[in-house]
Amino acid sequence: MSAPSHPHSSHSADVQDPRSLIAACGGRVTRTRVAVVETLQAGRQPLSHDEIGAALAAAGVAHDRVTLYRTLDWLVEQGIARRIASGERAWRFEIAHGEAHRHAHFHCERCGQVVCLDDVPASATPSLPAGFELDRAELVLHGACAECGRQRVQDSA
Amino acid sequence: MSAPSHPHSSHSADVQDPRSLIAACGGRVTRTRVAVVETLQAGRQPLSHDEIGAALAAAGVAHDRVTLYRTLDWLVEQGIARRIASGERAWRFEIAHGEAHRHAHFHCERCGQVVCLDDVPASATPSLPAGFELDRAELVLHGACAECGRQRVQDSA
DNA sequence: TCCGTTAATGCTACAATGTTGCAACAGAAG
DNA sequence: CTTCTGTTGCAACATTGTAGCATTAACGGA
Repeated sequence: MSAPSHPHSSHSADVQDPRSLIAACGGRVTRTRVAVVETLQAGRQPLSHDEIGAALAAAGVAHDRVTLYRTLDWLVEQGIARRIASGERAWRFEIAHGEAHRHAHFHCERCGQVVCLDDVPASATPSLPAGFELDRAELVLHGACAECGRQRVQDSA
Repeated sequence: MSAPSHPHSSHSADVQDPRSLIAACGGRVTRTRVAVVETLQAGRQPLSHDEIGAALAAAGVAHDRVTLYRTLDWLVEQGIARRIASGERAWRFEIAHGEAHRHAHFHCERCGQVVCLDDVPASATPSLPAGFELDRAELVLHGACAECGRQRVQDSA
């Protein structure tokens, strides 16, 4: 598949060695974990379980469905990956680039794709009712992406 | 029996007759639909399928699981209800109070409850990449609600 | 009030996504 | 190389949501 070289994208700017990332968390460096981190780093958008599984298979990394679930859970727990509720039923995952780099996401309701909006902060720290403690905010915009929007215009023409 | 047709009032002020709401959409007024709308109107927070089903059962309204799914889909389609991705796997539903009344939601990660933040607008209409068309925005804050936050303090004490 | 039409319902079966328990394997340290 | 234990793989299950189709009942008209 594609090489992780996208100089304009903030995503690929700080690609760290998966092995170091994993070892730094005190976890064992296994085939699956390395491959999943590499896949997430290479993907410029949040990926679903299915997509990650397909990437592993394509890379020749044998794996079980459950292992993938557990691997992703672990990566999220360690703060290496981040889990996103895309608006569909399945979770999507992306590499975490530090707290400062939280951003909103756009979900295309035609093609189902989710893209990162690196420039849009996830929240404006709104005021909460007394006693509520904010952990994190998730902002998801829904609509049609550029590709699908174009198709729609053509459809109605 | 006729309710005002274009409400712009606040949350508690515009509880409309479920039968009128349903009939106004050209749908048949059935037990299930009426009971679901009443349940949503009575609940001050977005409710899950399960919770709505339990409410129907408690009210003595027999229903099938599939019927409930279809009823809710229909209500969302008609703009009577709104579907919310709570951050868990299941959808939640609330009565729609007009476009102007869109608001953010808070998801408590301890008790799983979702509460409406009526004062927090769903989005500040952020700038999208060229060609993207925004349909709607969903802002979900995650953390601990007042009740659970209190418990946590007691836990560690 | 009764009747016919057809939107809604209820059932069964199925699909998609995620979880649990446990035996077997393999990464890392000695 | 051996040991210890974190990970994996498998099978079975749980939850959430859909599809197809025969039956029921809402509602307008006779």
